Amino acid sequence: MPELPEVETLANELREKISGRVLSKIILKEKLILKTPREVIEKKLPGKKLVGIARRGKFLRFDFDGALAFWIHLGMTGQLLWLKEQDFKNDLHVHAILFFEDIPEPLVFRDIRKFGSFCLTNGSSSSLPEGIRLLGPEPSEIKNEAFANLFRHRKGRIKSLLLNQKLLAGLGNIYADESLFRAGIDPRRRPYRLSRQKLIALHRAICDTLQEAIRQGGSSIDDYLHADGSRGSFQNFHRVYGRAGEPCSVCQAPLRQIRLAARSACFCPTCQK
DNA sequence: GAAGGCCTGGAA
DNA sequence: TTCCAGGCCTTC
Repeated sequence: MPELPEVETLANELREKISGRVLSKIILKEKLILKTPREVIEKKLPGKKLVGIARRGKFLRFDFDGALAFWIHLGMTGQLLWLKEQDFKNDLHVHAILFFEDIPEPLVFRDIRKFGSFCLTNGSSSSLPEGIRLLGPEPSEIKNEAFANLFRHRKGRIKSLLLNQKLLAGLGNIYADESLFRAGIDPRRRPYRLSRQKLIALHRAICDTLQEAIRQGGSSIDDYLHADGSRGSFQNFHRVYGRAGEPCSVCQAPLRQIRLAARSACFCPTCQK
């Protein structure tokens, strides 16, 4: 499940390897989800120089010459891997192949569940699809006060709100659960009833968790891999996510799993109030 | 704001 | 055989 730290890791690695290279060829298979017509992408991208790679929320953005931005969302199971032809030619889950000049192996987009998508935009913000244009702020780029204000009057469950990309960009199930644990907040709490102090503590916890996860190269649970095929290691440091029934690392009480808005939520009933 | 749908592989 | 995982979107 690529969330902010996983996409950030990928962006950093890819930038180092292919920034400044020319995209020589792109193959888009039939089942790939495209938010821009296939012909447009095939006509505009080849021959363009990649001038940079960035992350916005859970989106990866390839910036090309001529103010073209190529957006990749990995969905749940999307992967970007450097692979040799013989290693993917019979792979049914490969949906796109990108070739760069002077790079021997192509960059392959693999996605088992097909929740990932591609999109090509020009420089204007009006060309952005809503899913990108309406993204909330990056957690590390807002101040405590602004963060608290985002949630202050909200009546929904804090966990569900943290997953809302329009409010705050980049968190998914893993990092929402982990951050709430660190902040000592029960995922079912309603933010308008939380103190300002508590909201600020949550902001701190989110920033710390994300930063540590990036340092560990993200979490590799089911599908996430770095572009060279190696695994992240933050899964070894999860304190609640995927650990229902295990003892809490702080108080030894068994961790609980509940469902919140059709999503699982793991937490410690003793430490999180 | 809640719930269901898309999708597939793996577990129950 | 059914259910669950969860990115995001649509519908109620």
